Amino acid sequence: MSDFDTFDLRLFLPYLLNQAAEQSSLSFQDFYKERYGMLRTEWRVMFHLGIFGAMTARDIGMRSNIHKTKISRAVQKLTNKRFISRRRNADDLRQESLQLTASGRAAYVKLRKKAEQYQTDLSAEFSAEEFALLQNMLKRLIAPSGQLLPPVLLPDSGPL
Amino acid sequence: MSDFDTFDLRLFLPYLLNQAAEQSSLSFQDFYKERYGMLRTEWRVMFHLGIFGAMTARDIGMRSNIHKTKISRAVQKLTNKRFISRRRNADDLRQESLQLTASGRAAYVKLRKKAEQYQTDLSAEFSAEEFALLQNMLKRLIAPSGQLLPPVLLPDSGPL
DNA sequence: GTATATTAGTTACTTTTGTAACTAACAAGC
DNA sequence: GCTTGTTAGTTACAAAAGTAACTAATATAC
Repeated sequence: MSDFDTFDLRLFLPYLLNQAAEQSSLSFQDFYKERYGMLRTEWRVMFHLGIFGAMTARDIGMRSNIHKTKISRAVQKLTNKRFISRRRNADDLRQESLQLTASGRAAYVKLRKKAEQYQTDLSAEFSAEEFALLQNMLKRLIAPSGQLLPPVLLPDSGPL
Repeated sequence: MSDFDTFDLRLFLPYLLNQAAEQSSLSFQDFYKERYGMLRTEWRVMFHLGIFGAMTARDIGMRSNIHKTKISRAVQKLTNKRFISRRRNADDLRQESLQLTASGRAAYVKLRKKAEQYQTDLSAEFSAEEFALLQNMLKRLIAPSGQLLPPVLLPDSGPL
């Protein structure tokens, strides 16, 4: 008990990150859960398709670190809800190209607006510089030096 | 499609937080999972008892935002592993005071060292100022203005 | 060509979590 | 006192997530 030190577990980064992540995710969940009956993974899949356009389950997994079984189940549910459509890739029949349907895109656009508003609320407590730095630091934590994802060509229409 | 805007969902804070949290938690999990067969919630309960000394399940729940059923199950498992002991509170028979056993404390001390090392590794990419600011911002996100927890008297022996 | 290894995605099975209902103890109103 | 409401913690049941094994397609080695 004599090896007292100054390390404060209450500031342990995984702990802080978990609490912050849990809290912000749960609050935002209200939007996609109640209105569209989506689960978190479903929203995340939508979000990728909305940003990047058509991609395969594999692509989503590489970008998001969501496990392929979770993606597979989310894709099934989203397909049932007619929010996404799937098309076998003729060049490689194992792959399926996933894409938002019209109603999927409509939901995505609405949720994206909510997300923007939500983030504005979250950021209210910080200066613009602080908030940008927070985002930057989190990105650095996620992609430890070197392990960067290949750059992506966004669809011509831009993020929306 | 004409309502293009500059909001980049890839920088959406709940998303960044989740990815960072998931990644850091999964890496750290190796220590308590393989060596002590603990689950994340179990480690978190240990961690609270290690920092704050004896407390009830309710206290842990208030500080951590872990749901009481999760805490209840973690407490059972930790009791089976003889890492914590429970004692009914004579003043209020509904409550149980939880406390680390000797072997629980030994495990806690070791894990705490690992945590410190792990955090040192994580912080390597940042300047000391940046890292402190990151911790500070996460704390602010977790305790939105006003909703502050009551201060705690740490046991005399300090954090260890 | 054929045999072997790898990859995309799904499914079956198990473990963990979430939700709600429950028990037992306490508190407040009367 | 007694009734009603609340709280600490547990349990039962349902939903979700993790793991491993699987199918079908492609790539590689020979």
